[in-house]
Amino acid sequence: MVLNYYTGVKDQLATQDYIKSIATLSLKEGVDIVKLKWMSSKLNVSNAAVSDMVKKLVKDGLVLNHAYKGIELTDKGWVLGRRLIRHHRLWEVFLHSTLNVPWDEIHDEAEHLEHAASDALMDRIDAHLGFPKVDPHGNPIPTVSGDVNFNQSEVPLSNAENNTNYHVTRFESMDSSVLNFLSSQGFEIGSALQVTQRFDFDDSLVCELNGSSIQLSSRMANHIFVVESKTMN
Amino acid sequence: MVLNYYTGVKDQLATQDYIKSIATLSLKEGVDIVKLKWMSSKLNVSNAAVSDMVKKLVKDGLVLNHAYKGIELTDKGWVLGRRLIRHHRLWEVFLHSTLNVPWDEIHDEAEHLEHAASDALMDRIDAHLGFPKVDPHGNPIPTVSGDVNFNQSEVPLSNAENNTNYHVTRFESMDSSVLNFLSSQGFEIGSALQVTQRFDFDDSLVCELNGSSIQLSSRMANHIFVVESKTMN
DNA sequence: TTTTTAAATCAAGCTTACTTAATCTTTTTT
DNA sequence: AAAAAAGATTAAGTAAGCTTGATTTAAAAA
Repeated sequence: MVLNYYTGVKDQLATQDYIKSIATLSLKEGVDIVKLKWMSSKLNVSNAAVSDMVKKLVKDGLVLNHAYKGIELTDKGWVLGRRLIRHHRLWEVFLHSTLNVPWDEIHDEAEHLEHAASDALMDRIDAHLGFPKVDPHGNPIPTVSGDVNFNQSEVPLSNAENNTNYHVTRFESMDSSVLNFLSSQGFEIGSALQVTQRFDFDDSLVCELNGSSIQLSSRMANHIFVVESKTMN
Repeated sequence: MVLNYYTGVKDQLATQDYIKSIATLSLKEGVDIVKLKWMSSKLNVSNAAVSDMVKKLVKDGLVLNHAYKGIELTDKGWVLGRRLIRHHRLWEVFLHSTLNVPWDEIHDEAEHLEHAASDALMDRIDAHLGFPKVDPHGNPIPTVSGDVNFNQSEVPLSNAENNTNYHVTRFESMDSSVLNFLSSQGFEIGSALQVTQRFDFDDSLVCELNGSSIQLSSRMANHIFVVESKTMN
C-alpha cells in the first residue's frame, strides 16, 4: 500500500496473488488449465470471489476463461506469474543463506516480501547470491527472461526403484510443519537415500537415509523429488 | 495481500502508513500535535480522507483527536510508529551496505519493504548489519524497545557558525533528487565542512567542502545537520 | 473586533474485493 | 440414461478507503 498506493495497489496485490497461484498450480499439476476450486482452496476465498476476479483478469488480458472448465494464463499472464515466482524463490534463498532463517519459516516470510521489491532490487539480490539456480526447497528459479529449468531427470520418490541410490533434489509445495518434520528426520536437498521396502497396503514406503529407516506416506513420497546418483552404484 | 490477506490487510497497511506519517512528522517538527493538512499533503490524499481515517485510528486507540486542532499519537500509537520507522531505516541500511543500492534510491525501496517483513526478520537483519545506530541518511534507528537516540549536539547547517569546522551527521527527509544532487556535490555522512559566507539577501550560505565552494539555499541548510568537529579546530 | 482565509469535518457516492444464497452446468455415480 | 453431487456463475449486499462538494470551526489579517 505505498507507491501509487491510492491508485490501485490493493488491486495490484490481489492480481499478483491470483496470477502467482494460477502459475504455481499450473506448474505443479503439469496442466495448462487450472480449476477455480483449486484457486479458492489455495487462496482461502469463496468460489464466487475467484469467479469474480477471473472476469477482471480476463479483462486485463492475463487469463483466458474456459467457461465452467477452468482458467489458463495468457502469455502476458505467464510473464507476470514467472516474475512473481522468481521473486518469491530469490527471497527464499536470501533468507536462508544470508540471514539463516530456518528452512521451514522462509516460505511465509517470502510470501510477503515478494510483493514489496522492485525488479531492479531482485536482480541485485540475485547477483548478491551468485545467481542461484534453485531455492532452498529445490524449486528452480525462473531467469529474468522467464525460463524455468526443471531438472529433467528427477522423479517423485514414489516412482524410485527399490535398492537404488538416489539423492533429493526438491521438496514440492509443502507447508512448514511438514518441512520441519522432514528436516528433523535428516532430509535435505542432496541427501542420499534408497527405497528399501514398499507396502501395497497403503502405498507407503520405507527408505534408508543416513543409516536410519524412515517410513513415508504415499503423499509425502509424491512430493519429494529425487534423481538417481551417478556415483557409487 | 497475503497472510491474513482477506481479513483486513489493506486496512492494516493504510493504518501503518498513517501512523508512520504521524510519528515522522511529529519527530521532524518537534511537536506532539500534528496537523491533518500535513498528513494529507504527505500521503497525497484529501483532507476528508485523513479526517475519516483519524476516526478509525481513534477507535483503535492509536491516536487522540484534538478536534480542529490536530492529532497526537497515544503510547500505543508511538509503539507502532517507532517500530515502522525502525523497519524502514534498517531496510535502508541493508539496501545500502549489503546490496549497494544507490543512496538516492533506498528510501523508496524501503518504503515498500517496511510493511512486508516480520519483527523477527528485522531483528535478524539488524544483527546481520551489526546493530547500526543510524541509517544511511544519518537518521537514528529506534531500538526494539523503542528508544530513539538523536544526536543531542547536532544543529542544522543554517545555525552553524562561520569558519568553524563541522561534519555532517544527518540529511533530514529529502527526496531522491535532492539527495542525488548533494551526493554529486560530495556531501556524505561524516563530510567535513565550514560555512564561509552568508547572504542576508536570501538567507543562503556558502560552505567549503573537499576544497570546493558550494552554495546552499536556506531550506537545504535547514535540513542538513552537523556537529562541531572536536579535532583540528 | 470584525472580516477573511485556511483547515477540519460532514455528507453522499464510488471502486475493489470480498461474502452468502440461489441458479446453472458439468461430472460422477448408480 | 437418469439422478446426485460437485463445481462455476450470477445476484445482492458489505466494509475499507478513497473522492468531491458543502459546511463548520479556528486562525490570521484588517
